[in-house]
Amino acid sequence: MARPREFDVDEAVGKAMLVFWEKGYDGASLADLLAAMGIARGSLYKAFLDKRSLYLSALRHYDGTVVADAVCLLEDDAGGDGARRIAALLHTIGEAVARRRDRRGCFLCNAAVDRAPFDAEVESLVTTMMRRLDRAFRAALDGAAAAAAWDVNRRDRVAGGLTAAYMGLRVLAKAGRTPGQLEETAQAILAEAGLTAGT
Amino acid sequence: MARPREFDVDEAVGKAMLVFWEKGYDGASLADLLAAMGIARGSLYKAFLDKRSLYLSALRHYDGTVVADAVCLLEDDAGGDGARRIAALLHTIGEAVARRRDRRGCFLCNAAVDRAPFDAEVESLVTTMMRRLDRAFRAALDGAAAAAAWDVNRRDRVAGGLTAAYMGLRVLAKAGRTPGQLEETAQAILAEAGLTAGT
DNA sequence: GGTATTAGGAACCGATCAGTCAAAAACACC
DNA sequence: GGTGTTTTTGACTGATCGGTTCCTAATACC
Repeated sequence: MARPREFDVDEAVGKAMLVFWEKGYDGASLADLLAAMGIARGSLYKAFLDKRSLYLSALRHYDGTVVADAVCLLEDDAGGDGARRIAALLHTIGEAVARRRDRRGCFLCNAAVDRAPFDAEVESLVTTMMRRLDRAFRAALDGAAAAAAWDVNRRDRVAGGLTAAYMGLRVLAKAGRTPGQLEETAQAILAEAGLTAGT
Repeated sequence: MARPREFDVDEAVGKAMLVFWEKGYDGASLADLLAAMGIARGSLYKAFLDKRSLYLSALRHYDGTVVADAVCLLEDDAGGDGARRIAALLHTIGEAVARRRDRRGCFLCNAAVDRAPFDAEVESLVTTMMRRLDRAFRAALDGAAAAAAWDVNRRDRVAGGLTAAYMGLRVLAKAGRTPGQLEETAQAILAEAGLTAGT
């Protein structure tokens, strides 16, 4: 009984996510977003409340795709020993820079730095997503031979340290560290955590 | 032979730094900056080229004050054992959040995330400052009893890992982690690096 | 005190920003 | 095919953006 929407909302959110990811919240203008999404101004405001609302959708989309993949990589036994899985995730950071000159870093990390302090809803989302990462690291440790003898507390603490190190590596990547340097630092982090055996 | 400047340039840069630090590059409008610096629009453009140039000056000012203090804290033997000095620096992160609800994080880290990818000069500055931090961590390790037996390579690698962990902690702080959680993670990082003896 | 030179300040600039609106278009239902 | 409902579209809005201009004020030198 009405005209149907001509674009797929989820697909459009995915396109918008790429723009926010690359340019940040302020850096992404409506013109940029609309061009990437392939829709007109009015359509965006029909489907979403405003720019901020679209950003939140984009962040949730990142959670459901990229973060979900990372969590899957860490938790899936098929990836080998837990330490190997953690090494694989850290390796992807330098890999992204090396392969495609990808300097976007991690959208979650970017959001934490440039939006979370000013937007409670972004902060809440970011916190949730980081907790998910924490738990995934913990799961990987549970599947790591090198951590078999560790008690629960130590595993939790190391998982927290790995989340911090992961974010730190993302920052270094944006700061211009070369893939080689990033890989070296990733190895150092694994060694510090006592996880070199599984690599 | 001409009218003297009525404000102190360095002092004004310091005020501008605080604004950029808190709001980011895009978030800091000329109106914000001028209000904080207590000067008029024309005076700013007489003393600096443009907003970007002022930002670079602010970043260099951060290097000369805050980063210099951190480096001093890490390198100065008077701070006790090297591991203790590193613990002290990591402790300041949660402390800043606890004491003054300071959510600005680290200006260097913010610059790396939101400007470095788009501005080669910012990237270069950020890289230099992070190297300085690397070397300071290395110096602290040289003065740490727990690291006395480590060879040079291991010290360098651990120093790099600590820089990454430091940046990661700053990100977690902006993401809304409580001071207690930050302190816990800081302890975990020190433990992972094998530096708990000096704490 | 006259003059050259620079700082200060406010009005002003075009560009761009996020967001609105009304008319045209495309469908479902009858 | 007419009617009602929703989407699409692009022109439009007021605000704000960074940056410029031009006039006045204040100093140093002669």
